[in-house]
Amino acid sequence: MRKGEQTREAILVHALRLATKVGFEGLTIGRLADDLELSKSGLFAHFKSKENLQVQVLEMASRRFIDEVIKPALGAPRGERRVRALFERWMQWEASPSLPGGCPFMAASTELDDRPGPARDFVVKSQRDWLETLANTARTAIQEGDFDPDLDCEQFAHDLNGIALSYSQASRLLKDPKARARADRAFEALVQSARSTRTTAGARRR
Amino acid sequence: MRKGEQTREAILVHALRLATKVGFEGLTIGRLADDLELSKSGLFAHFKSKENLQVQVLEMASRRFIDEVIKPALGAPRGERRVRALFERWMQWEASPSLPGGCPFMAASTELDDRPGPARDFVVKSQRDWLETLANTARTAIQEGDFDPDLDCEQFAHDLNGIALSYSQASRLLKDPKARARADRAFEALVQSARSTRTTAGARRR
DNA sequence: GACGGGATCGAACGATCGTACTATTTTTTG
DNA sequence: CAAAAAATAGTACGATCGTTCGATCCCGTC
Repeated sequence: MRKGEQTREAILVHALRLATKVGFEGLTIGRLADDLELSKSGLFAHFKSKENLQVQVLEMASRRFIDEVIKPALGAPRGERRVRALFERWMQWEASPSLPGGCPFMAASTELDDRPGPARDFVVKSQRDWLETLANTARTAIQEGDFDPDLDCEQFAHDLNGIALSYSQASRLLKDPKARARADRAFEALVQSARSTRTTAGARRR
Repeated sequence: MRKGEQTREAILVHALRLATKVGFEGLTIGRLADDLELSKSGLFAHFKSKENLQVQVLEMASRRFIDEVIKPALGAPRGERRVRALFERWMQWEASPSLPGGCPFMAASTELDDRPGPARDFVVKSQRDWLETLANTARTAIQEGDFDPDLDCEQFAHDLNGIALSYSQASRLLKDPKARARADRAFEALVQSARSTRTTAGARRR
């Protein structure tokens, strides 16, 4: 019983790597079996279907994201510093060597947005949770007096997400060496305007 | 000879629609032939390969983007108003009924970023051109006195791209009814800070 | 109205897909 | 160590993939 869990884990690790490069539809049982030197049917037995495999890969990605991004950032003190910690970890996650094709959720977002099913459902839930985490962290920054009480925290989360998406495209697709610097600059501008909504963009107010 | 062009065009129109929903790898000759009531081989004969089909679909998308977004925006007066026109047309493009799955370039960006080949090359070139167009438009806004001369126009283009990417994810994946409002608000904040770099985020300076 | 060339079709190819079955091996348990 | 259970392998299935090839159709030109 324990051996099964072990190889299942190994399969998922490799499948996640592969999915970041070839997408979730491009994930193929035969390819996985070849890479891991298992038989197609032996591998398949661990998951009742390909859809199930996709979901389990996404679940592993989610666990890893929580472990590598969210939990460590909670070690930072409440307020703006925690927002910064989240952003920093997020950027590192995008460039993680164990995710050679970039963030699996960004890939899944565009790949699955028109394909209903449990995989899509999980991605939607994960993304909602993440945006909520970002917004909540901004809220604590308000409580700590770092951010303006009039800040729209959901908007802040939305804008931050845009920075990460643009960074991902610039670095992955365009191979722009300035991508990270661009992301940092956009982040600083966003934080700056969150500090005092009043004096900068009136439109960013709640 | 003219009949061929005609059906080839019809194939590409439908293929583009389909690609926005199922992706560019999901584009399948058989599926296309079924939908258009053609034989697989008859359809295939118009393109020497699937890769060629993908590239031609992307080329059609590019032509349409120029016709529906860039050219009309050039009708607006130089300066901030032209930037606004570009943004407005861009938002409409994302929601165009002829692109039921959203902007094909955003889908292709994440789908092809790890798959070398002419399709990826074309997407890279298109994206670079588009960012350059955005930056150049911001530059004319400086010349017109609408934007701060210290504005980093490439950064402006990068940030604007992030707004559109975040909008796309919010509306397509999350079905967030506030997606457009969020995009508008982010856009207004960005334009506001572009007007006077000095008084808002020092980090946004060149 | 025959002709020639481009457009379309039908059939077939090898490969690979996800999945289902039945064996066989390996591991865990009593 | 034997029995039970779990993990893996083997083989095969129908479907579909991209692609090839030769035949047929359609249509504008002499």
